[in-house]
Amino acid sequence: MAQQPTAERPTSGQATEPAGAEPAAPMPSTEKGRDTRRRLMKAAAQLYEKGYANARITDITEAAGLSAGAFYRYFEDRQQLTRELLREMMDEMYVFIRSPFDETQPIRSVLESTRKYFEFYEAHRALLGVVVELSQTDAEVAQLWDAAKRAFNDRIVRSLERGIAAGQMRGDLDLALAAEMLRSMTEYYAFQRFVLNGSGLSDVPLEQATNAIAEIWISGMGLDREPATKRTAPSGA
Amino acid sequence: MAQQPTAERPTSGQATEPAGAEPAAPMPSTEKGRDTRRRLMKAAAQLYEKGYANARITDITEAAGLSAGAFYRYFEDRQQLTRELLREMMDEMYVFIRSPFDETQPIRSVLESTRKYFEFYEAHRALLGVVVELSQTDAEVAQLWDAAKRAFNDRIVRSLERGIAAGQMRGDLDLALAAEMLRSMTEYYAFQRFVLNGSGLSDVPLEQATNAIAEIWISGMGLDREPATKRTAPSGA
Amino acid sequence: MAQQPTAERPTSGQATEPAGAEPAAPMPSTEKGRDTRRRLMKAAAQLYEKGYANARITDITEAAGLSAGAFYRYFEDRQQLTRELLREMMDEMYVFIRSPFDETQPIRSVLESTRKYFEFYEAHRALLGVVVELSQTDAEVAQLWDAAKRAFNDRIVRSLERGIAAGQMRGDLDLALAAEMLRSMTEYYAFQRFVLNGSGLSDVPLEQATNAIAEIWISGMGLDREPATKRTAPSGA
Amino acid sequence: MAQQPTAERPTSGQATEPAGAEPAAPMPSTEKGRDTRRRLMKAAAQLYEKGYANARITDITEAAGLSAGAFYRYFEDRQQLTRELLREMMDEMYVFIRSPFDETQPIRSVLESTRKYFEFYEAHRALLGVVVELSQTDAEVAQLWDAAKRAFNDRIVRSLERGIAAGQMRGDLDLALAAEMLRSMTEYYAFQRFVLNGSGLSDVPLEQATNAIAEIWISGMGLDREPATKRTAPSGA
DNA sequence: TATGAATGAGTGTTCATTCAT
DNA sequence: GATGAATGAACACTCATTCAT
Repeated sequence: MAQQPTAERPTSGQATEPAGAEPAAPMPSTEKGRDTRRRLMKAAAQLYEKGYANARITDITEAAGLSAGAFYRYFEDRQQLTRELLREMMDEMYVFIRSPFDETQPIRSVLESTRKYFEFYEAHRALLGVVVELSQTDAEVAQLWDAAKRAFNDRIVRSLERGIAAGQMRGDLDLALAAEMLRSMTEYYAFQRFVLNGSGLSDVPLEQATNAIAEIWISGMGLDREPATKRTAPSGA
Repeated sequence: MAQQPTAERPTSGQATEPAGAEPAAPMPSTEKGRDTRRRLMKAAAQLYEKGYANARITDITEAAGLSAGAFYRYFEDRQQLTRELLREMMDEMYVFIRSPFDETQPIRSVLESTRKYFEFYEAHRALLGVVVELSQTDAEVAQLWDAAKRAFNDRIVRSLERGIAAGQMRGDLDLALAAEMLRSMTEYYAFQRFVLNGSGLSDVPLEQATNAIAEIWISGMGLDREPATKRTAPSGA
Repeated sequence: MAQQPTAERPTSGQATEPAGAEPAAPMPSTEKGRDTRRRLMKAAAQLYEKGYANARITDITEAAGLSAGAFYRYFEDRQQLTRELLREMMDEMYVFIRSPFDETQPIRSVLESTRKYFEFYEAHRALLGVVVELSQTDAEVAQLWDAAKRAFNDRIVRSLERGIAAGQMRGDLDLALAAEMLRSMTEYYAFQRFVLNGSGLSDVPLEQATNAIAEIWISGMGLDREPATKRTAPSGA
Repeated sequence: MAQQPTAERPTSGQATEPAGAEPAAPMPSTEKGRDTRRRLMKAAAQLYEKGYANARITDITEAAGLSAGAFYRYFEDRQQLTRELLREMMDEMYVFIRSPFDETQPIRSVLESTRKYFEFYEAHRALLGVVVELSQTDAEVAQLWDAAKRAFNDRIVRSLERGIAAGQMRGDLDLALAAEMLRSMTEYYAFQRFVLNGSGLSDVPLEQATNAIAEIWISGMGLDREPATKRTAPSGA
């Protein structure tokens, strides 16, 4: 019951759409048209740096070097553009972050993933800020995000399950739950650092923070820092 | 008492106004006036449940049973009201969450704090959602929140330092940094669960999640689970 | 036909009153009441320095040390107060400016009158600015002012007629018309100097300007600088 | 050409903005746009007949056959439109009034200028009323007007200086000062007659008033009425 | 007599969206 | 495909005025 990402549809004013399949403006047929469409998305993504709420449609078209009316040849409204932008970004993210988990070097594996995560987050901080800004009020964005997070969680759990199989992990732990928590920690640190410009955080180099995070992952997961197999039986297993 | 969460600490990033004590409309002189003012704040806090952006001023006055113009007798604009609301909430939070840290029962202490935190977060989820929604674009809110988070961090660190003194903590740890991470984890879990209605989270009872979080705190901090026994009987077990 | 001071009644919005005898709020019966009323008028007169349009009723009451509601115990609205203020001022002016015209010393007489006029104008520049500001749109003020100007003209003409009788004035002159023009000159100089802070005027000492004005009066009226009687027949006439 | 009436001359008194070229909404690129802009200005100019304060923005757009929002495509606010209107009018005025000063026929020259002045004033009385209404409170308008008046004064003085060279003028006169006074007289007469509908003035035909004014200019300047005869026959009369 | 809370009509301004060219 | 003029609903905010205390 806790999960209701589609609940909470705003009542008054600028409400969100009924969440059907994106209809309206079809993909432009010409090459030029598709290019213009891209330019609009790019312009929007950049402007979102200053907050979704602060980017008017005319700001977007202007940044794209177009007139106001042009927008509607390509998008129904700003929300459609935004959702598309976010969907794309989340897909990229899922692909980009992937890094093989080497059970023999858990800490190095975690560090690697975390670094990649931060790298992506920083590069896309404008859009990731939008996700947070909109998720409370836009049901579709909330749903998009929910799905993305679950996919991440699942992948993490799958990775870690191999670790369990290898016997390096605390058995008394609800694995999925811990992954959720630790992923939350990482994500929120990135949000605070890259989107909120360090609000509430101590001013340390990113590398140091990354290390601290990795430590907590390791200890939280109950992984040994240098796996038992290696330590006790360098040859065996 | 030394830690005032609302203390004016300069934040990083996009600074703006000097943010002194809100001047504008002074406190109403009559009891009735003060009551009306309260009513407006209460009404706003409730409406914010559906998103800050969706609560118009007339919605607020209407919910408070007043005409539109009345608002401006008490507040300069919606932002002033909101800031005041948030400041108040953060102050309350700081007081409410406090719970003595018993070094002999670290896990129980962490559990207790976490439970209280969640209790408060859930009760004030509308405003806490506003904080997140606004922090990206409203520099004053960002500053308020920054200060509040730092105050929390400091208090946590102070609590834990006693643990260190007693020798129960990993020495190789950057204490403040770890506290920051773990606090982030807890905060974000609450945000996802109470504000985003569980978006991205598995559907477990709150108590179970709280336990998982506490485990991670303990292991992340390098605290022994039952230090008391250890301390009095270093050889035993 | 040129004279239509009561024409031009504004149509939309904040129109003027139907120009009846000031009804409503009667003179307060107590001493204290009358004093408060005075205070309001004084406060208004002062605030009008920054323009009639910029003085809100609450500004006036505040300046008088009263609450907003108090205003309406003493005046129907701001226009009533203003009209009363203007009427009073014009009456004072008429009395204050009076100075005997000595036919044997026309230039000295003109100088004297002009000096007094300027003295009064400067002291009451706030209200005299209001007269100009309102005359275009407030028919009652226009009428008040029209009457005041005519009274002045008449008195000037009467003074000068004695000069004519003494044979010192150009016969080919329409006396009333010339007086009108010269009075206009003086009035407008004062307006520009005291109300518009010298807009469009060269920056000379008031005394010098006064002299220049007197010269023009004298020459414009065709008065000898030292009257013929004195010059040719010091004893006679 | 040296005298630009709109030249940025620092005014005295309550200075405000730098008053550079109005940026804001740029000139519309299409013919239709420019036409609409013109229509708005024309509509405003007409409505100002009933007083600046009584012309709301919707009145203006309505009179121009447009919706309310259209206004802001062309102007920042009513003040910008008004300033532009006034600037334009003052420039036109400066050009229109020009009439060659014939030293051999001073009175005819003065009459001619005065007639033209009145003609222009009457045709633009709505805007000229606005100038007076606003100059007290709008620093930019005050500055505009100040500059325009100075340009006029300067031109008058230059005209008259030729008279001096020919020896027809009172030497004891501060020329610029007298010009200022006489210009004030003429301007104020026009204001009273055309804007205030004759308030305070006797009801004479315009031609008669014009003659009286010219007489005063001539005598005030110390110009002979028929200098030509005098000049060629210095001994005569 | 005075207070100040409350009203509500009025107005300026913004901005997504449509549409003729 | 693109323009930019035009719309109009939405909203914030002001201020004279009323009224219970």
